Amino acid sequence: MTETARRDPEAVSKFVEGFAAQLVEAGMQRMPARVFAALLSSDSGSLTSAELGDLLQVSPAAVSGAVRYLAQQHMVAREREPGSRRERYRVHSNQWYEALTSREAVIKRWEHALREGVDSLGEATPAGRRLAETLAFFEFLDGEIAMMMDRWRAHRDRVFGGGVES
Amino acid sequence: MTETARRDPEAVSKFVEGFAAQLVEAGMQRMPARVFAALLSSDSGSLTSAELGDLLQVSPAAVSGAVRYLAQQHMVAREREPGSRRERYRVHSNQWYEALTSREAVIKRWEHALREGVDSLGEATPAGRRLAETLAFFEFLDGEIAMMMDRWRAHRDRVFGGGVES
DNA sequence: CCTTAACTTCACAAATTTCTGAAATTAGCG
DNA sequence: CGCTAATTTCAGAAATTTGTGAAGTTAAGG
Repeated sequence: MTETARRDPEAVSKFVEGFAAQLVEAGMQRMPARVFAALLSSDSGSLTSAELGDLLQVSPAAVSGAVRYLAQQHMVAREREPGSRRERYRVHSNQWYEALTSREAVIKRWEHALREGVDSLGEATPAGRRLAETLAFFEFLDGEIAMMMDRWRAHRDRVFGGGVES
Repeated sequence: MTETARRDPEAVSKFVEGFAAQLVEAGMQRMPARVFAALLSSDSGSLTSAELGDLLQVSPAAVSGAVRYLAQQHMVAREREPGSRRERYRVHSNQWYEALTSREAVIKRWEHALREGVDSLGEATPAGRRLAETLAFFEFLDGEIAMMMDRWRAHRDRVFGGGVES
């Protein structure tokens, strides 16, 4: 074939907005969600600030804020294009859902709050026991998630072949 | 001892607000988070609308909205107090984190959105492959979570003894 | 060094969300 | 059946969040 099917900008946009909407529903802020969806649906897996602004019809300021948030969450990486002051933002498709599932920081903070609750309400009280059980659940989760991700990587390599990049 | 340590309302409130804040940070709306934390920290595991309003210093309307949301998410159950038109809202400590982890509806919608993306961008494109991999990850998650929760229940029965209620 | 492209920060306007008071609805109980 | 306690719904006020334009900062390239 002389030409692979050209990307239909409208189809892409439809996916971007649809997927972003689901992320928003799950608690993510709108702009980070849109930026993230845009990156996910790009062929190279990375876009510049200008491209994002253009694609999503938003100001550079909005892109900047969204990217800062996503980078903090380890959902995108920033990389400097050598020989230019342009920056690219990239989803490492492996990495992002690892960030999503581990959420270490979140779980740790929950555990901390629960531990304080157990202490201040007393281990012997019904409420204290309930909190302790909840805490035990998150501690259990912590360990399980790590093992699960190991299994996922194995499964992934089997299905997608070890070699896929980005 | 003639008297178990009396609940210190201030300590309780401190836990409620602290834990609620963490839930908010993770994407939950403020009022449902506060109501939920209050229920978690109650000895009986259940409170009436009036008790909640009093405890959290909010209007009945606010309680009503929060409870509706929590019930939809299967994080609390409503139960009618027999012989009264008063309603109690309860956390089944087992059930709530099961609701939290399964999030079936959420995952299903993500999967749906991703499937559409794969279709419209094309399986053969780099972006399509990335979405397909992400989709595969969620499908994998689905199955893993069920098994993990089985292991949790076993672990829980071992540690907390099978008998704890509510 | 100076110029200038690229990104970030900041103050503010706009949009959205959240909570309230009040009216409407529901369902026990006499 | 009406009376009334309990909850829900709804319109709107208040607070918060979000995105913009413009000024500020950084660093590549001459």
